[in-house]
Amino acid sequence: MKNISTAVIKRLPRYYRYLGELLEHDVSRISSKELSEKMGVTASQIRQDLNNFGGFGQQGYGYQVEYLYKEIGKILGLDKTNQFIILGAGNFGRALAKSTAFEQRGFKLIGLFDVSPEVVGNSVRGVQIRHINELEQFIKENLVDIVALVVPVEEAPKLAGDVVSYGIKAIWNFTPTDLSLPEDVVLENVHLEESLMRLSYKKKAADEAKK
Amino acid sequence: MKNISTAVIKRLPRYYRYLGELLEHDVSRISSKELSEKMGVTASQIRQDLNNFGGFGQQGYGYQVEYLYKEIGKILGLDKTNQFIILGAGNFGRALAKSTAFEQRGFKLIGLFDVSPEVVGNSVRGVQIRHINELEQFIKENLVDIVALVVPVEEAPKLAGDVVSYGIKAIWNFTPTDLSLPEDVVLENVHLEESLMRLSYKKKAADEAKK
DNA sequence: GTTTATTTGTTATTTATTTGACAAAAGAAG
DNA sequence: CTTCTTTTGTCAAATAAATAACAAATAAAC
Repeated sequence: MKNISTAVIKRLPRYYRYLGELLEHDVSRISSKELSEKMGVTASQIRQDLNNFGGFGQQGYGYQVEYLYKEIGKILGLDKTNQFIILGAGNFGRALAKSTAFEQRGFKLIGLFDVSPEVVGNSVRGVQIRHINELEQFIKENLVDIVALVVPVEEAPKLAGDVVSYGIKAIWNFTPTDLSLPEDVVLENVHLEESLMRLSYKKKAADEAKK
Repeated sequence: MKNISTAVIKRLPRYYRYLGELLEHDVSRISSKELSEKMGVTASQIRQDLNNFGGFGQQGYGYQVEYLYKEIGKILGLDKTNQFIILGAGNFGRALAKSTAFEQRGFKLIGLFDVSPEVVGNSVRGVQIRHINELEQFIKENLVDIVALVVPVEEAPKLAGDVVSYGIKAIWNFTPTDLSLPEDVVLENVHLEESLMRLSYKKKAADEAKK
């Protein structure tokens, strides 16, 4: 497959979201022009992005919303259930576990791990919190597609290395560090501190522009 | 001020993080070359990024870590306390509230709002959860720099509009929607579903490349 | 059934970003 | 004190990304 630029990949989930919303409003067809106006991007960009993956539209007609939605879902790997586990049942880990938003997209939480005796043994939405020393066996006995890493940052590099050695190929990293992983392991970072700093920067820049 | 590209802004917090770590390890000077190797970017990019904001280094010597750290902090607006409130004391809202990571960067939580009688009245780290109908008064009586929006997505557009009408100029949006705001209001989105979908995409692409 | 209006897929152009190159400045070595 | 090395700041070149343009295909209008 042709190499897809990260710029395109970043936009795909957004297209998916907008198409989902259109579907909910029973819109069955849409042109790149209409969609571009809703999304605040150029029609050209939409067409070019989609054409990285194939021609989903029809000249003179536009795109069938349901078809395109499903196709982008396939591209994103949402046509199958992705099973994931969460390492770290602290505040954030439990909040992630309690969220149903991911389940709706086909991401199924099948395990939750921690070291604290205060939380081990409890359950979140029917998923038991296990002690982290059961992690290796669990991964070997269950199909775990994705590991969400929501532990204290000091623990992150070692744990990431561990799960990779158990065969994990995808890590969703919530810890404020850059993990170095083998190149066949994919990584997606959620760096909230950095996000908040960017907001702070934008606010400062806007305040200064006003003067 | 010269217009800074978003590409540069995205990288600034990461420089800040690395410089902070160097400081903790008592490294007092560093060259762009050394830093580039640690961070996995080019030295040229580091120098060019920094020079958007001024010449912080010295030829033949490099950069003083502490000085550069503080200067980037100023650029990011971290040299003053940013007061923020959280709208939505659900699982995620409370997890955010309980985190001390933001406080360490000078972001101070001063309020927490919800509608549910089950949580209103409780406190998180000494911050009382107030009913959302007290929001307007609170914002008018307190200096609120940033609003974190962690409510159900249906409530988000109206609430965002409300806080903007109360004078808020910066929104940290955790809801899976694109808020449309006046152009003097800055916005930073944390779209976890999209992040997870990108991870799913990368995993699928990696799986397919292997075959 | 023919004409006109739409709208895609794709190529060309423009703009933005990243990388490379190098003179000038400073430090280190002798 | 002079020479050699390091390293910045900045300009030039290369690469990547976004936008515009347009032929070909289809739908809609008449």
